[in-house]
Amino acid sequence: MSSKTIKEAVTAAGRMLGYDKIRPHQLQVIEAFVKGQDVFGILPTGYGKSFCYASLPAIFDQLLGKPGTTIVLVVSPLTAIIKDQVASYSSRGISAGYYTGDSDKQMKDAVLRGDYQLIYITPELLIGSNVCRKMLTGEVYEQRLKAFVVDEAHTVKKWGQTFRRVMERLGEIRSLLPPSVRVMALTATATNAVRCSVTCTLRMDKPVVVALSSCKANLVYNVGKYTTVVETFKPLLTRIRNDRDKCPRTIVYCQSYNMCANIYIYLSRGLSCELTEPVDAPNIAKFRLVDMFTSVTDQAHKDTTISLFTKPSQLRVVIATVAFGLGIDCPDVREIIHVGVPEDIESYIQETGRAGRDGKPSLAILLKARVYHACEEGIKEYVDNDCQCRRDLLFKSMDNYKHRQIDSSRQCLCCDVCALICTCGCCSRNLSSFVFLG
DNA sequence: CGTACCCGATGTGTT
Repeated sequence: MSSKTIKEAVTAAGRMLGYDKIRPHQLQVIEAFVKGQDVFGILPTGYGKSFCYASLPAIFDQLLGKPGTTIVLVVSPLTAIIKDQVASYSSRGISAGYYTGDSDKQMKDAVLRGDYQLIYITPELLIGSNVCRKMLTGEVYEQRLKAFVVDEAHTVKKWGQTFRRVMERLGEIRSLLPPSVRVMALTATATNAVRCSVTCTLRMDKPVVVALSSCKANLVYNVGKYTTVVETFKPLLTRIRNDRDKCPRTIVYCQSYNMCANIYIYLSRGLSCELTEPVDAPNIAKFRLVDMFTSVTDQAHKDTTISLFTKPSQLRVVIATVAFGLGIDCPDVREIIHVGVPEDIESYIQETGRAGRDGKPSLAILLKARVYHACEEGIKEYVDNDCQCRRDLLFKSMDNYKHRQIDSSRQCLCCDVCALICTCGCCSRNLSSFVFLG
């Protein structure tokens, strides 16, 4: 199969899905995969990762000359993401469905019959359901399944080794499928070590690695101290009071429910009837300037909060645990504040990467708290460091990172350590627009 | 510390 024909098929699939330009790394992933290799893709959020697999039904259909036959199976760890993707691709004319605890019998039967070409499934059902195993070894899938995709592949290690052990068993699927069905693993953030671990767990065979660094030049990294709720968050309270729904969008990540609640209570009591915009509006999510998001937040409120924060709305500040994580894609988050040290470098990169999606200067500040939770050595080194570039420390173990070469007159826009040698003469002016540095 | 899924038990409200 020539590269030219593959490229044509990719372009045609792109047109079908509403992408006019295929990006070089998307093409690399797809091309290697279609040529019969396993592929590990590390592409930053917003790059168009999902096109790498959503295009496959159309591409294989074309190359094999059998329209409407190719089936692509995608394992994804979150049902919320699955539903979003299925809705999004269905609306663009792709035959997409899901097999999860939420799918009704009708949809499950359709999946089993092979009615959909793009199928999302949870790890639990893929591994645990006998019906599902029979489906994979049955005649329909034996002939038509062309791709096995694992999305958010870093969770295979992160979660598989702790609270979602079945994710560590996803490699079993390989033995049920013909060897010609290749595996594609995709994520936005993985260290070399995590990539190797996941490669092994999924029984991938010498995968082609396509990696783009998720390092963003518009993020300024900073480390500070957390003292008390009042002392730390008074500037934010003042800013919300003054700027109201023009206050920069901010996520405050906490390491516990209690810390979330304390900060939320401080801000909501401090604002009182000004918590809502307009002032004195009913105290419900859609009017709030500040809200809170943890795993015990009920599902309807979670959905509302994500939707408000993802679109233009009054909501400026979300106080959250890591539950406010995968699937949050908001263009204009200006500041990510961590109260306490996150679990590891990759989590920190992923969480801070939610700021500055629009390319505008944004701040990631980590406030060291007195209590250290269980966290990896690398992130401890990061917070205790006071002489190396923070960006270098974060990204040195990731694929494709090159030190950010910027002239010494703009170092204050890299991190607080680099700022020490900055000669721009206007550091404080550059940085004072940020609430937590102002 | 806190991250999710699934499924069956129990309860609530509608035809």
